[in-house]
Amino acid sequence: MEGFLGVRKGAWTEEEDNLLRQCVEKYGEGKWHQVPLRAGLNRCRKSCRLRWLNYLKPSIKRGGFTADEVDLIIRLHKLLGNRWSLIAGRLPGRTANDVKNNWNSHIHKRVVSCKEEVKGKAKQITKINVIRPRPLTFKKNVSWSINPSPKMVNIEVQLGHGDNDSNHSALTVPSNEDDILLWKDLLNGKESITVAQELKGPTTTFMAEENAPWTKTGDHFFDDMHGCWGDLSFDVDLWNFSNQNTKL
DNA sequence: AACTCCCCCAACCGCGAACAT
DNA sequence: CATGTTCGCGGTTGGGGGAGT
Repeated sequence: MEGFLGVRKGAWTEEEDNLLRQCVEKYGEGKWHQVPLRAGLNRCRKSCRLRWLNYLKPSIKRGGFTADEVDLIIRLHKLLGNRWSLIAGRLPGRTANDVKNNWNSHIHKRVVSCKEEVKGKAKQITKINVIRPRPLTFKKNVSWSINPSPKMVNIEVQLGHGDNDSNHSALTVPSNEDDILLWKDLLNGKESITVAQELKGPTTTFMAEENAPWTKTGDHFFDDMHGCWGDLSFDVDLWNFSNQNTKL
């Protein structure tokens, strides 16, 4: 089977597999546009990449999915939707294509029939609310106000996108139910939330209580002289946040 | 045995994101 | 910033082969 300009398509031969395997072993993974030439293959770069990632890569696990793997796929799909590469990333040795094929031909039918069993004759499948992990940081310039009694500081926290600096630490997953809801609001698109923190001493250091929805992040401090926070920034560990607090 | 149907999975395609110039 | 190139992902297709008749 030959395509435009004689580029081969369709099933791979053993000889082609060997050429591709030798090429990747010699030059490493990546730079796929160079692979057809380097390997001496009459295939397009996409075909080479796919063949390696889905079939030839030594770490790929062969054989049927175990019950544990199926269970994990169902849970992850509920959380992530059709984001096969993310799901496969949590299943060592399984490719996105494997997971997708398995879902479409086996698991999906099982899940649907289970739902129908549970819901009796209800045929409507509820829309999956997907929490999409994406890099988020909190803006440094938070607004704040101080209550004299009780001595509390209210801090407004805002989401930013991608303006990372190196002084972050991961956000501790909250255990308090109200805190979870509050932070979920933020992650679900709310522009800002307000949280309260007790003031500690004259030169206030912003400290986290145990199980608070954040951790102290390095050198941030309340600057009395300038009346502002020195450095206040957080990362949200979205994966663990979702994983631990989303009911599956 | 011959034929049809259907399932499974490897591979392709199109598109958006990321990167390079 | 604009444009071109490459990468990576998800949806879809099609052929091989097993099951059923």
